[in-house]
Amino acid sequence: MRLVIARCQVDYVGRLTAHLPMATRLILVKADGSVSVHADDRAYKPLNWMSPPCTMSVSEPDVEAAEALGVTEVWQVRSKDGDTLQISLAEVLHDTAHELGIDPGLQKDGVEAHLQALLAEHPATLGDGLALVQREYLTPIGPVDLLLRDAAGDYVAVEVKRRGEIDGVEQLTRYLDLMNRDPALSPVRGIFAGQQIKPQARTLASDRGIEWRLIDYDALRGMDNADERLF
Amino acid sequence: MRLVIARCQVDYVGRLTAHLPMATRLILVKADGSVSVHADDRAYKPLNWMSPPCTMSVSEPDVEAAEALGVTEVWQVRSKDGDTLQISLAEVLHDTAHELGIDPGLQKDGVEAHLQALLAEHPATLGDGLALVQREYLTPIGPVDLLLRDAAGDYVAVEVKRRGEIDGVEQLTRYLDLMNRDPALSPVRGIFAGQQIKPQARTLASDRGIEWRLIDYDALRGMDNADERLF
DNA sequence: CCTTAGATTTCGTGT
DNA sequence: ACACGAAGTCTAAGG
Repeated sequence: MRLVIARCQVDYVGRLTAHLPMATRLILVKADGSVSVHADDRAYKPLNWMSPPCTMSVSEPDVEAAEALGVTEVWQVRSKDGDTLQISLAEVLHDTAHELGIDPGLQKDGVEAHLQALLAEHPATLGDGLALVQREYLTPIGPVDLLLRDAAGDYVAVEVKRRGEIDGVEQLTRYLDLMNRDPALSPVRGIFAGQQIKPQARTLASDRGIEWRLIDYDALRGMDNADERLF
Repeated sequence: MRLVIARCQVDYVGRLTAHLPMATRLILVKADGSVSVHADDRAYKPLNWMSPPCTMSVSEPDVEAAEALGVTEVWQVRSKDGDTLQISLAEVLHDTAHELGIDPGLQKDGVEAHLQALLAEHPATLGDGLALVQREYLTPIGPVDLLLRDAAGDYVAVEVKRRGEIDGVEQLTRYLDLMNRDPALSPVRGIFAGQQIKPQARTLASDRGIEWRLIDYDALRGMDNADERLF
């Protein structure tokens, strides 16, 4: 990993064209070949970058750039599909490199998957008498998060989101349309479940006869812990 | 901007929980308060980070961490909604700080906006006899990118995407449903336009009687240049 | 302030 | 490889 602090000007031509006037910035060159140009804000997002795979070549500035802007060196970073990131360096204030080695990597504890698993274990949270038939029930247009059956024996398709938005309702609608065409399943009703559900999603769901349920993640986790203590 | 290269272990608790075992990484502390932890890959994406506003405090490690892992210093980064990023430093290989000042910022030349503008200027690209009525025609559920009228005087609603996917078709469908309820507009037909349109989006559009058109951005730009030369 | 739509989205995962 | 869904998405614009 190479860290360069320099006054520089940057020009990107690719999926868009962008220009950064001369200013002092951090240029980060990683072992994977990626190059990113950071200002002292915008959190972790660089002003400009090139994702790997890409190649970097260093060249002399043309006379004009050298005289007008004091450019001493030009980096050309080029990706496979022709995108280019050109960094014109005028004054290098810092330049170091470090061997980091490969990272053992990140261990994540997801939320949506966990939410789905918890609801699969406690389907009655979504309504009295509901019982699990299957998780990730496959339809031709994708998997339904949970397939349940109610006390009357009718099927219930459940879409689980951490944050329920309009797209999720559209998705569940498509599943329901399809499943209700299957005589072996019909009638199938829908439940849209989420930790949060946006107002528009609530309205659209209700308008389409789909129930929506707010899920209390912490309470569900609590039930889970209670179970663990019992056994 | 502070650059630290150190062996460290990281623990994040917030919208998810994540853990990074001890390894050598770059820690980037920006003037905006943000902290990000980078490995030597994953392009510009950090392994872990905290977005501003947040506060950092430095403390001594507990005896256990110091003895077992050689931790010499612990950074606690806390956001206002209770998320915490804890960085346990074991060996600091590099630590420098630089004043960068505020960045003049990025000048972008967008794509989708430009595409919409070009199509507004050359609506016949979408079909013979089509003429522009209005860009960003407002409906109660959002703006239709382009409202056109065909040779017969019927309205045509156009949704423009750089990459057309199923969501875009859903969006246009909602607009069309709504507009066709208005006797002053009905009948309104739809055109889904994009530089690329995914197969599923094509199928869904066709299934709903919505035409789809692939747009040649470069050719449109060429037409634009030709116009400029004429005047 | 909330909501929506776009992003050089990026990043997995499954087919 | 392509396609689709999720992201600690983030971010800017509009009501």
